[in-house]
Amino acid sequence: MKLAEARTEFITKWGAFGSHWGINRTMAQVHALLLISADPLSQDDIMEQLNVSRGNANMNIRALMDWGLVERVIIPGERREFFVAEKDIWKVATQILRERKKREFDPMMKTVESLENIEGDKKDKNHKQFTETISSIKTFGRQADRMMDVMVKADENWFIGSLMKFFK
Amino acid sequence: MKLAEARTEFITKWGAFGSHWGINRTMAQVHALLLISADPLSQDDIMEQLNVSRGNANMNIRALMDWGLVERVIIPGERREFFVAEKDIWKVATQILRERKKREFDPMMKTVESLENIEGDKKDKNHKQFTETISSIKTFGRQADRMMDVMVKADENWFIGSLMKFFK
DNA sequence: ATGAACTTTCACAAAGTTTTGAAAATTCAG
DNA sequence: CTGAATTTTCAAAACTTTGTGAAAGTTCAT
Repeated sequence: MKLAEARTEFITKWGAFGSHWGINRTMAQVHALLLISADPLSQDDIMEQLNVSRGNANMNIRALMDWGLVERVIIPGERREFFVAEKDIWKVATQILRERKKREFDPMMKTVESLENIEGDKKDKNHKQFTETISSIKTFGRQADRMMDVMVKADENWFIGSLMKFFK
Repeated sequence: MKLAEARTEFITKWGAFGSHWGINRTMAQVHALLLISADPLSQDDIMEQLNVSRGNANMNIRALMDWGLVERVIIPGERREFFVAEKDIWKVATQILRERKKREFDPMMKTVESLENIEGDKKDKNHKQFTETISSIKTFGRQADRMMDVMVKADENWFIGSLMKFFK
């Protein structure tokens, strides 16, 4: 397989994969393109290589910077802005975990906590089921929370190394 | 806060949360409703409590069964089918992990593996960057794969217990 | 075998999301 | 300053996903 072909395939598949992960298709494709590009790319490079409009490219580059997956670099003598992706996959994964925890998980846990104490007949079976469900989600959430923290703070070798030895 | 109110809030929020997780809004709402219901519910109960159409309810109950999160139960003397959700949150989480791994992660890794060997000038910097990216995704993927396997196979107390002691 | 009860399907409608491209805003060299 | 290069915004269009409800299909007690 030729490089050009392989690059296209990777970009397409990473795009589809990303769309399952709270990252939209174009955003994931821009990310894929930057991951496999040795040099920083300008917005026009990205538009051209992915065949997307100016607005779309701009929006998604911005979103990738918000997620902390892409950085702006300044090339001396160049007026335009260039972009590079973080290439260390462990960092990419923990960064995504961190963001999604903040955006989705933490708010959900806040809601769950706010639903812990409800009035009414504690003998009613639906009342009982409700409080049991809420409290088990809360317990599970606390554990997941700690686990995510550990992962996000650990560096790759320490974390995976220890975990794998442990679970061998 | 009253039970009815709290139930509605929980269903709404779980619905929004689920939609970030490859589970659509109605599907997550049906799941939420079943999680907090002490008794099995019929399709009509679900339609009524969530204000959704027959077709929609049917489709999403079916999808939840596909995901292994909901089961059909037969109530003696009743013609209709009833449904219950798995209430153990750890089982719910590992089941979702298992399904998403199968549907999204495994195919992505297969693609990555197929892109490992490409022709061309190994000195070209984009060629080099491409193979490096692919190989680091592959390495990361193998580790993630083993980790998911351990989680999915472990039972809650063993897994969380050990992990937490370990990382204390 | 019949038909009432119940479940499934599917074409179309509604809702939601993403993309476009042109116009407005900003930046910067001269 | 000025104006060319570049970036940002945003309303409308295209596309995608989800939901509806009526009709078709199935099941089962009689």
